Amino acid sequence: MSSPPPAATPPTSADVARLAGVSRATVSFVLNDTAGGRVSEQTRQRVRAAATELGYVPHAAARSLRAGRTGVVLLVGSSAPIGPLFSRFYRELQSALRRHGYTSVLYGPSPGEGDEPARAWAELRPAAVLCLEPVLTPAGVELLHRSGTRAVFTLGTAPVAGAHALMMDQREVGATAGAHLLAAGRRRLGVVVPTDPGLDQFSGPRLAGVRAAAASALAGPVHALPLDWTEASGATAAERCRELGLDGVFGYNDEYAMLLLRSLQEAGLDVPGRIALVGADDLLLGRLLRPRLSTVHMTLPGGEALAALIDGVIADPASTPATSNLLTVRLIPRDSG
Amino acid sequence: MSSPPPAATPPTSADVARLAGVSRATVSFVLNDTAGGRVSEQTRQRVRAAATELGYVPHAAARSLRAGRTGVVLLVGSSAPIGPLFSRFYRELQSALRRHGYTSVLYGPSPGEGDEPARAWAELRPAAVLCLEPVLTPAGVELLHRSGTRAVFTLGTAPVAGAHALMMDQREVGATAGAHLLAAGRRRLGVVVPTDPGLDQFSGPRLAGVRAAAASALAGPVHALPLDWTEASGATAAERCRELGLDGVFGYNDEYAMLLLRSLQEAGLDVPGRIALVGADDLLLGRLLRPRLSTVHMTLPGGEALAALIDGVIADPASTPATSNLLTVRLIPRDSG
DNA sequence: GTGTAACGCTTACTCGTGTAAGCAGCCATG
DNA sequence: CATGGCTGCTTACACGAGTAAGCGTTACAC
Repeated sequence: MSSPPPAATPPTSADVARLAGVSRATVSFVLNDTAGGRVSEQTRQRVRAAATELGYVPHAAARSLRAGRTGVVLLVGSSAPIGPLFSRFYRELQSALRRHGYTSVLYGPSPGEGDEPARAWAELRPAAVLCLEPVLTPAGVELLHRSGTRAVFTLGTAPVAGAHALMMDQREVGATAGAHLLAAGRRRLGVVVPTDPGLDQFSGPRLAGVRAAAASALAGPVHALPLDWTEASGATAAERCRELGLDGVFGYNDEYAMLLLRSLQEAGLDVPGRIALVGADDLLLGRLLRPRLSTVHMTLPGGEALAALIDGVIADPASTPATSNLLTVRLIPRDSG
Repeated sequence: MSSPPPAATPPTSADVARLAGVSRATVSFVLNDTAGGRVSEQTRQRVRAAATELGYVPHAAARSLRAGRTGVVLLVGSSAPIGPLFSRFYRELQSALRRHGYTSVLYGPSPGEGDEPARAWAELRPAAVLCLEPVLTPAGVELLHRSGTRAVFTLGTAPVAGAHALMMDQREVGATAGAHLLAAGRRRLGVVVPTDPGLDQFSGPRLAGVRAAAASALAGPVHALPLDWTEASGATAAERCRELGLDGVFGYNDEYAMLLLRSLQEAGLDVPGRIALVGADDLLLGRLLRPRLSTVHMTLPGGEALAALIDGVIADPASTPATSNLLTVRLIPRDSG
């Protein structure tokens, strides 16, 4: 193009200083509005002009090396095919962190064992780590803290020693659905358990929640209904419902419930006449079904609130790790059970 | 705990050197297996022991400052409520980049105007930028290149001068659906246009694609059917279909199509008898409807392939920007039209 | 015995930035 | 006229790591 040879090396503040005829320190003072150095208006303008002329952009790594802090918040996980509720929350969180001056860095599922993932994360010297998968060990938390991470959070899974726990208690989801089915007089319960490995951390606790509800109502055993995300698997599950004589099923979520609903209908099992079915997530899609799908509605706090919490802990890391519950659930009865 | 005072400052390679009784250079040679320096086995072990004892973790910022490269791939965008197809692709891409040794950094929608977003991105000195939203200007690309970014890609949107374009031609999606409806003899066509602002970049081209197909088939005007993600809006859209006398509708995607399908049925408009309906995404959910939803199936390359491409351009930035098409589409006829 | 090569490690500089401390020049005050 | 303070800028060091070049010791060959 019209530009000089593609600028083998990007311009530095030294280049700006040279062009403006001042020292590098002055450049830094001007571009950061530092109160310490008093610079005449005339010089400021020369520096700014030089900076824009060269297309100067500060080097974040150098800056944070000098500063000793990074403003990076590391988000670990998100490998699961999560629902719209959670992915919206996740996006909101990222935006909110940006507004607080942090940069979100994503790490997919980490390969190593034990401390190894934590070690990789620590290389970035993040201000905070927010771990969405159950891969964090107490030793890992310790390692992060020793390498300067000011806040470590786990999200959704069991608490880990030394880390703040943001619980999204999935047992509660199952318990709510189970209680509803039991209150409607259903006694032979089943629970859909997706085989997708990324969903283990949700499906296990949801099943446990239903079982807890059944136990306290002195109902019989609660059957797990494994389900792939295929029509064939749905048919199998429906057949299993018939064999077991189930009269109430928690469908894991609205989508899986929808798959099972269709399969039950194909198998001639009336919903809710013969089997009551409850989903979760309160998707619009569930309202479009016939019968309309009863569901467990979940509410998460706004991403902004969580970002503020993280910011607070970063500012004052001395605070002792707390466990807080993010998820509030309530059942929305419709026509399916 | 048992650890010393919470380590005001994380251990550096100098601390390791001190503990092992060697110079800092030796530590670096040992921990990086650098061929340049030959170190006795005995010393290597002392260094390694010291490093693990202190819980030493290298400082990524310092390292990349020295190296002049960062291994960061910046992903810009993802603010839209994207479908499962794309979000799976996105996760795969992140994993694949990790396997290639890169770190994904997410930037949400950027606030500024003109060059401003690009300037913020450039601070990280990313090896590559992959921009998923139409916010990149040619000047922004230039700025990124001048600040050392070796590869700039746009994904899904229109090409930008100087950047590699990975097209996901949404017009093609609309054109395929439109051609199918026209081939089935439908002549008064409508297209669902979600009002969600994040979906503009998809819905516009899809509508245009249907219009192009209609034009080349000499059919009449194609009507846009704005649709919120609510049942009320669905009812309105169905009413509009009746008023306009439409006989074929492209539902934007399977989910919106599903909403419209229900609304049409409630309004007594038979599908496909009176109105043919086509979705997109080939979700399992569409197969569960009655009538089964015809749909536009889309295929994206594996995330691994794209990661390899990005890696290649980073290795050889001299290659001239190319435009390549990621998306292949085909229509899957089922029962809805 | 001396030259030379290999070994094993250290010294010293570099990356780009922030900032404390210092240093001229000017004005005012005693 | 000397002292002191203010203004406006510079000098110098630090952050944590990588690495080319250097340097002392030992070993071997001639």
